[in-house]
Amino acid sequence: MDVRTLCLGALMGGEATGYEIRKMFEDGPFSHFQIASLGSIYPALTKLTQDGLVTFVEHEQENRPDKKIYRLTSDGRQKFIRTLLQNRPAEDRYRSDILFTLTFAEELPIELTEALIDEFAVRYETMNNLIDPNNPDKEDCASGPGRDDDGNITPGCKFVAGLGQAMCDATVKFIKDNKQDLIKDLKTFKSNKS
Amino acid sequence: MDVRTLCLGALMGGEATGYEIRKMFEDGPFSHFQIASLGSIYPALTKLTQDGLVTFVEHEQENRPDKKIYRLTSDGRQKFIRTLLQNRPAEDRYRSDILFTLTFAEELPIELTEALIDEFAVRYETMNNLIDPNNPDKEDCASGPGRDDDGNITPGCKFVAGLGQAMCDATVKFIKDNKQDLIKDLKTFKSNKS
DNA sequence: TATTGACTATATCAATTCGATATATGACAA
DNA sequence: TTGTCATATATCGAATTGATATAGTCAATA
Repeated sequence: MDVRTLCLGALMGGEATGYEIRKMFEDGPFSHFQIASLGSIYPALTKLTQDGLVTFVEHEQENRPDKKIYRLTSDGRQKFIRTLLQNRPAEDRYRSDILFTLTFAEELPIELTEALIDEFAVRYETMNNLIDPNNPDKEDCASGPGRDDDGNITPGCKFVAGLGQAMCDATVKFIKDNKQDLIKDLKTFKSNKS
Repeated sequence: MDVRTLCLGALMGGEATGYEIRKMFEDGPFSHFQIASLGSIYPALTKLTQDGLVTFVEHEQENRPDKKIYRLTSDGRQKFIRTLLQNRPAEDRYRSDILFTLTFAEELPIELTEALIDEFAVRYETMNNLIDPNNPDKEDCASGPGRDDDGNITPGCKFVAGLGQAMCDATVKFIKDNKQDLIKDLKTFKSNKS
């Protein structure tokens, strides 16, 4: 799914600036399963404007750079829905430097392996908290994508968040249950080799 | 982690051609948490050769294109280990078009939502089977990365595979447990809106 | 028997995307 | 005062993807 489509999706929840769209992918509701950087968002918005799928209003601000507030056109809305309906979704892809590194655990000092695993667990615990749409840390999520007009979480969003949390829980649990075994295996493996 | 480093990692298990390295990331032991395409692997191998981190032997084959069999130099091996030790691993990133689409479930026909969820579950069940390093479907994995000289799975690889399977299990289980609730929620949500 | 498709193998290239940087300002803390 | 964080847009080089070209073998199938 290209950044143009992602931007259309981001604007389904209402108007936003390019900067705010980035935040949706950085910290916001999409951040756990989609990525888009500013360097691709701004060109995408320009292209979408040219194609008539979004429009923007320029807000001049005192002593601040101008703000372009983007909004879907009805064409844009239609196009987005049609894209979802027509294109078979691509395979999920998961990229983890930590897991790649752990693959070579027998080449690393055991302390580093342990540190990596602990780091991994911490990250997934943190993520679990961040995913929760009801997390009190996120005040600014009362509107925007994944919420209906009354500020309620949409069923789809709730399901996706729950799934993300289940994945995080499973990860953390696996680490808790298997870390010591791995350390032990590594020690015997290393002593066998030498 | 850039493709050059990934290639070094791929060659830690022994010699391989560019094509075989791609297979490690496509179907092989790294495929579930790292991605690299041919278009990036070949230039990476060229660069690594220039830098003296890998060497290759050209095997002429009868009635077949030449085969360049790459192998780590001791510099390359050192460089790889040092890279793992020095660089703090980047954040994991997970990209899922299906989950993104499901975020907009209330805009889609319920049949499509159901189909997407089922598709999702099937993909993760399949992945679970593919991850298993002892899967009898993979005959050609007796050597290569993640195996020691006797063909045994290394502890790191075993841990990573187990973690992957735990994630898959959790995903499939969550879907089984929550699919009907989502459908029900969607129906009430839609009837409330109209 | 002919042809289609799949597999092995290298290589290149346009299009996309990332990550860093530039610009400008306000706020807040060290 | 200096730094750094947040808002906000924009651009650009570098990395990467995904598609395509080339070229041969092999198996299946129409």
